[in-house]
Amino acid sequence: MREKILLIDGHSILNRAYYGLPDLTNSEGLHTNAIYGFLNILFKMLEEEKPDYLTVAFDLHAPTFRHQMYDAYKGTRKPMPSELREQVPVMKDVLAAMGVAVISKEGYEADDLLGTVAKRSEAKGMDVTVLSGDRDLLQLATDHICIRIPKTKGGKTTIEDYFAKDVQEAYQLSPLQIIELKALMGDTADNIPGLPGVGEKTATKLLLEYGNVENAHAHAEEIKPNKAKNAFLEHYDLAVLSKKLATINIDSPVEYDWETARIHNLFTEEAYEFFKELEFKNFLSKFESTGTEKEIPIQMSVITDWAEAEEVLGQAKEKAELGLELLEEKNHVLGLGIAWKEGEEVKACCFLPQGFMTEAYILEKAQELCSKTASISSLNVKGMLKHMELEHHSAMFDAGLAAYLLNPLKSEYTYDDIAKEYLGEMLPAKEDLLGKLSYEKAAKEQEDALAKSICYMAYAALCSRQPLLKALEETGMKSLFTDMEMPLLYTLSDMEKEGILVNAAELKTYGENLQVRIQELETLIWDQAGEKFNINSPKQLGVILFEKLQMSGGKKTKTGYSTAADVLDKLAPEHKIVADILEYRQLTKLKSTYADGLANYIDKGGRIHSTFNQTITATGRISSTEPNLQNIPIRTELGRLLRKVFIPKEGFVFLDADYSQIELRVLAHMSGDEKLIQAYKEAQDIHRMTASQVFHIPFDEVTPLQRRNAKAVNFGIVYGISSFGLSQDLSITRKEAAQYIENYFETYPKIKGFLDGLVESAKEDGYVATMFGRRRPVPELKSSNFMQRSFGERVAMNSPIQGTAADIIKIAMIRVHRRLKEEQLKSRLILQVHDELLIETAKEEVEIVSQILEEEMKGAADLSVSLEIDMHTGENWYEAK
DNA sequence: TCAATCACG
DNA sequence: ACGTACGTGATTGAT
Repeated sequence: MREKILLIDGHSILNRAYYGLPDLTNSEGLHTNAIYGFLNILFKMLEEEKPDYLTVAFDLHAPTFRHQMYDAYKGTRKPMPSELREQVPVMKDVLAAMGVAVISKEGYEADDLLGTVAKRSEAKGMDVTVLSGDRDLLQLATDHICIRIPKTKGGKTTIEDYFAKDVQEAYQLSPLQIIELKALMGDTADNIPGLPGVGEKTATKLLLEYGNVENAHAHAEEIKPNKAKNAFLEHYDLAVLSKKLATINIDSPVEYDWETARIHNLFTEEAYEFFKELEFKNFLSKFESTGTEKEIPIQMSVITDWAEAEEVLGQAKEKAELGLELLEEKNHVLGLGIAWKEGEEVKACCFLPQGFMTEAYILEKAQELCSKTASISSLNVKGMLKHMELEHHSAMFDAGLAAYLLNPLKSEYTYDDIAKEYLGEMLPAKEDLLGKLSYEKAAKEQEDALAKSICYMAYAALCSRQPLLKALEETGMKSLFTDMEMPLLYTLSDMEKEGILVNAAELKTYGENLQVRIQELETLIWDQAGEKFNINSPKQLGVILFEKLQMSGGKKTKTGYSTAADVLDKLAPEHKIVADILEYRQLTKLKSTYADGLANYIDKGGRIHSTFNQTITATGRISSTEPNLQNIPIRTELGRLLRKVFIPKEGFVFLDADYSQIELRVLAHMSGDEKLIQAYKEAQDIHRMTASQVFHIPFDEVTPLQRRNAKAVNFGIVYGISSFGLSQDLSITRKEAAQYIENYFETYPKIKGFLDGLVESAKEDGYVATMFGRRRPVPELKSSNFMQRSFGERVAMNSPIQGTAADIIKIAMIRVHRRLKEEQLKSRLILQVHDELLIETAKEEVEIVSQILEEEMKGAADLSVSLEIDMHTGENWYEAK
């Protein structure tokens, strides 16, 4: 049997992978998509071809013999983006770790090395496969040399195979004639000139007729299309040069030893470490059979009978430190994992509700363990709080929360990620154990796998505690964790449990009233459009507006016409239909998201319990889901009316307090700008004051328009100002906007220095921080893409401000919550909306709670400007604002 | 599953 | 020159 060798064009495949795959980074911010794609295709090829030898060729930076022939060769090629360039050395390291032979030679391109080795291997009687994205290589094809070219079509990668006969079939030319083809056509990518006016069609025709460039030249006078003939006569020298450039040197002076290229075991321990580092979980399974997977010192068991349960619980009770994971969904317990250390080993066990082991039993035991154990680590303490009372808060450690503070940019904080990052261990992830099954389904169908993953959770929570605390210590976020995020967790839990009372009947009426008008508008719109269509479909709507009704404007998004509100606003004067569509949009939004949407969340007691997420935002804010109660309408009167359905329970009123311009005050403090600080001390109306100072007008003479402009500038500053953004917001020219900004910076001289300093420090350190030390990494600043980098700059300016405001209200929440409890009041904190707290207040407690809010909100931070709040009471949320 | 849209601070 | 405000979540239609 013939031996087989696989040869790969390294840069070509990396390039394809880089541009073909979405952006991908590991936790250290290293881009990995090209490496991932390369390995993916490599493994696929190895499986298909089962070669005996493998070699990857890379180009070097040094000029090649082609440059000596032709100065401009590859001269106009776009430089590699830094996101790709940084992956090249890593790729080489990974290949080295897998023991893959890599060749490159100064003065030669990868093509030449591949061609040379291919021909030599063929001469030795081997079958050769060359993998490249470059069609130049087709010239190498023979009966034993196959060129394989990956192609991406609609997200799927297929590989085209070319033996000599396939080239003949596809191009009507022999492999060697591919060189002639290039000589005639040129190659824009490599900056090889072709004959002007000669494309693939003409070139092929000429070659079919004359065979090669030289012979065609000999018969130049006969050449048919006159254009081609003249091109040929005038630029023959070009074609000759191009031919030389396009010819792969199959006799490069490269030393090649097949033995070093022989494939042994690619899945070495060294490679395993790399894959772990790069977070290529999919590939790690390839190592299992080789026995290189690091053993996790863990003993797992599933508890099924009573004796076992008592025995295990008896052991656990003795421990000072436990990992405890209560897996719960939709108010049901799916399992309890317990982990503890025993010498060098960790024991983990799992309780699944079944038989005698009821959910109540499990909860009771968990509760008991919590009250007896000095230190308990979990990935989801808030989930546990939903089902039990935890007395001594200080024992609890939430690993997810810690991991969030250390890197708030992740979308989730799973046990396998935490174990990888803080323990250096690769645990099988949920998907590895359960596939796409939900936990709920797994509880019925895949008990063992579910138990395993619950054990891993308890294990990871237990063991990551110390490393996480150490990391928090090192980053100066220990206090943020201990004194802010952990205590807040209990506050949020109580808010979730409390919920908010909703007048379901009134909500229903509200929805029905909307529906009446929606139907009217629908008919009206269809009449004006002259046909029925789905008004909710931006695509169909675009066709109606911009094609059928011929309205001006047109394209904007990638997929077609934009029909967003700001576009429609500008179109409103052109046709009455536009106003109707805008109203229709508003009403259907209110109906589907709020009227109908909220109704689905009302519980038996008439209350809605939102979830407040503590580990979602990049800046430190909390978020609200299922339902989102942080985006209840207020900006339009019709929407605002919805707030009348949110009501306090019998004997209570709402007390609502919101910070007045907290972010701008934070900016004044953090920047230390005396003029802005002074402005806050003097003026009630900061926007008016800003207008007066920036536009040099007496305070009393500021017009409403000037005030509005100043307000927009204030917002813009907080968002990470740009003249374009401001000009859009105010419908003014960019120049005017730039002038506003310049005036602003002149008026408040320290602001600019402060914002620039933030960007500088972000570039230097890779992150920015709030007053309380909360960090946000800004990896975008390293991007080679202008847009991404600019985004990073705005983020660097905004995050410390938004984040500090978030920190402040978190402190206020904890303190308000604590005082309501300590003073044994009936009133409860029920909502937070970023700068606003809503308290369901017992009527007789209004005064004391107002006092508490005043003290704790204003006193949450000591800034060089005062923190002010606006407070209102009401019989519903509408009235209380 | 993604893109577009729009609700909030 | 590039194309933009910062931070979220839910619903809808299209793929």
